[in-house]
Amino acid sequence: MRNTDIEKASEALWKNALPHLSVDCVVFGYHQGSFNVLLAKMKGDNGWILPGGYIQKTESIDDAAKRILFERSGAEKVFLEVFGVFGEPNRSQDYFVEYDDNLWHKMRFVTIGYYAVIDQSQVTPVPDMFSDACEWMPVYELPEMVMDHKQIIEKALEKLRDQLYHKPIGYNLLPEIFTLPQLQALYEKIMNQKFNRGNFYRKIMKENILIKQGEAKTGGAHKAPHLYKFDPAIYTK
Amino acid sequence: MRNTDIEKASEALWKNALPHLSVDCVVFGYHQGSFNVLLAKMKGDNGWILPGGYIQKTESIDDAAKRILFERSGAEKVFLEVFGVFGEPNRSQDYFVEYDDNLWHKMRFVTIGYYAVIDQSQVTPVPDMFSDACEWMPVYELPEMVMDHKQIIEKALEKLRDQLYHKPIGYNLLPEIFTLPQLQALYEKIMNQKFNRGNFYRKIMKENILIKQGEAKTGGAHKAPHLYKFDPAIYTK
DNA sequence: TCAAAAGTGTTATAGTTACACCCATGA
DNA sequence: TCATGGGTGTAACTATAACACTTTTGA
Repeated sequence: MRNTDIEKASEALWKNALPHLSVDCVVFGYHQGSFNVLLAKMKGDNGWILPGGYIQKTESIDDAAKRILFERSGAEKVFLEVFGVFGEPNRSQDYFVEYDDNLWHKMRFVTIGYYAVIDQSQVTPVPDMFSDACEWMPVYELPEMVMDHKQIIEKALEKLRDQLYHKPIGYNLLPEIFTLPQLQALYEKIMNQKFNRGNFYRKIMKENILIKQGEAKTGGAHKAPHLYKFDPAIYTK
Repeated sequence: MRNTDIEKASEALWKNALPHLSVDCVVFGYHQGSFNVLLAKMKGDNGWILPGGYIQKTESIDDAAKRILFERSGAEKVFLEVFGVFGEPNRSQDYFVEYDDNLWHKMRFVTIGYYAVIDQSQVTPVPDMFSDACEWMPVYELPEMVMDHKQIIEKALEKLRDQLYHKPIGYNLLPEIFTLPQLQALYEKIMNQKFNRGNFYRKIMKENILIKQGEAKTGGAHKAPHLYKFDPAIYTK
């Protein structure tokens, strides 16, 4: 990255954003049985970082999180919720050491953690000007993370698990139409444990959030599983 | 309040504190069967406000919350935990309208909510330079609150209830030595519902967090209740 | 003797877990 | 015919709620 890039960005940020505050998004994704989190890689650094950004002076924090998520993934209307604040004074002190002291990025930041869930097949991660990569990485095999971003992900995962049966998590992580075995596999990945099939069936059915869509006509070697989608009424709750 | 007071404070804050960030404490207290929250009354305003403050540039947010709580109540070593962030851009726009635009207090603030629990008899609330009162008010009969502080209290109460059986809440709200009926009364106040005595007894005993201290020698008209204190081991968990 | 407190017993109900069984179906 | 999926039965266990009974004790 050329210094002028980041210095130009710095000027704009001083003008338009709230200093000392950042938003980091822990974006969970699911694709072909793999449970992932969206990470970026900073130019000139070995560690991975959460996709994040800053809050415009006139923008609500929720809107900032939405915007940041959209900029990095193109995803809109996804489940997005705040789960924590991380504000140790030294949490980012190792960063941007080689830059001038009045560089925006060098100041102390308190970051607000949002977590989101996304059907990976619907989005294309895009690196921003400071990253040379933006990729899905497996939640249970995280690469080296910078600063306190690993702890932030762990806190987000805790919250995700807390909310799994109370918020429409599956709706955003799966394609619109899915099968019960797919749904169970997703829940097992998130909770990192196996469930009994019969009990899972009853538990989900009792919640009354699925609508049957007929049977799959896959060329599989066995019985085609039923197809379901989520009842649109769950969004309103 | 003389304008010069607040303007002088403003200057110091610009020098030493993180702009745009504040900490508000929802301090729950309990005394003689009454479940309360600590509130301050701003000079020249009718509404009540949560005790709050700002984060020093070199201070962690947790430390700022501790300091603010100590300044307003003298209380130390109490249970204190973050429970939310409140950052709507217009949440404080009605305040300090009559002041100059570069007054510290007039900028947009994102506030970090901490909740604390305190044995009221151990502390003396003290108004700060901007308040002409700092008092315990009953949680279920709150006075008129400014800005979004009523919602902040409600969120804190939710969190308190969530944590009641998982964190040493009672330890901080009751005197060191207490009786089981006192403990039950406290839990009933917090949850705003009655519990069956026998079931409550078994539930608490199963948790194994109380140590018996012998019997009370009160001059009461009936059997003296047993005395308990919390097992010091609960702090380490 | 009465009211408060402590401790225990019991029953009904609800939810969870772990199995097991049977049926359907598509190559 | 066999592997996968759908649907249900059931027994063991746990947790909770509601109520009742007994005993202790201090004035």
